Amino acid sequence: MPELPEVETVKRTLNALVAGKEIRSVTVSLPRIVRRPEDPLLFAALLEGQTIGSIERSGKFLRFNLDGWVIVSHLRMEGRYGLYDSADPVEKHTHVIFHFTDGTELRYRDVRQFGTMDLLPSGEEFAGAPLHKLGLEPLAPEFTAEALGKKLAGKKTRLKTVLLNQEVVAGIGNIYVDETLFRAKLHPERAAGSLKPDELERLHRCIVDILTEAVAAGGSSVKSYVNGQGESGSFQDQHRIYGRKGQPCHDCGTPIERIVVGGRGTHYCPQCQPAGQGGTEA
DNA sequence: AGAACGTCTCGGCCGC
DNA sequence: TGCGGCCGAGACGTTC
Repeated sequence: MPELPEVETVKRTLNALVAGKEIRSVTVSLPRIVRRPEDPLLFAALLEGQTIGSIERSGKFLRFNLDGWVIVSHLRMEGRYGLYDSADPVEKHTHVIFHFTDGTELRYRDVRQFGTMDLLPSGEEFAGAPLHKLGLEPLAPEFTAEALGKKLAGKKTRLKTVLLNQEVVAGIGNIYVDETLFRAKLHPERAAGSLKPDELERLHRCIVDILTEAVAAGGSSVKSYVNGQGESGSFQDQHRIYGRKGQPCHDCGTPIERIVVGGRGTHYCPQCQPAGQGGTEA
């Protein structure tokens, strides 16, 4: 579920809810969620007495800054955080609970059990997995058309696949890549290195605009996403292409097509996003 | 029944 | 031959 706009929204809501709280204890009921340290009991022991400072985001990862440690958390498809009172009944699929000294607790739930947490020493969180290979932050000043162009240069891989690669741009997922390519009027199977300068400029601008608009709308709730306060986003109401197979294109009325690119369901308008001469050829 | 908003690994193919 | 680039399939639980 969560791509950059959703994770950014979770980050903001969690900062308002749990920053400054002290961890009394931690319960890990599904060890596979915790990747590092390997022993979930050690994970819990290291976190006892730690206070949550700020919560930040890198790509689709959340970073919980503690006193001497950082929890790097990835929600994958369906992970979600919520603040509860310790007396609240524990819902199904709750895998990790951070009990605070004030009687509240931050709970991590994840129906598909794909999410991960890595506990890393402060200051070393970017030195190794999972953050060290992340690509450009699309909402940071470093993200320019020129920087994006360097990442795409020479690549024969299809444009959509490259944009989903977190080592190229960090935070774009299947919804926003489709929306971005539709607005930029680029075919998802174009060779990534084949973009002309004006196309590259357009792509860059659409990535920034779509993500910015989606953050402003609190993200997209297609299936299960809610933020740290249990609220849905509303950007799904502004989707022009994702999930609209067979429906008329917003701009030209042509039925939207759905194909599979890199194993991912892909929506596009065959009229507005022509393959161009050579299609996937460079 | 098939697909799901995310990675990650494996094996195979292609071209230098 | 060897290696990197690239691709698709399959895997990871569960839900609808």
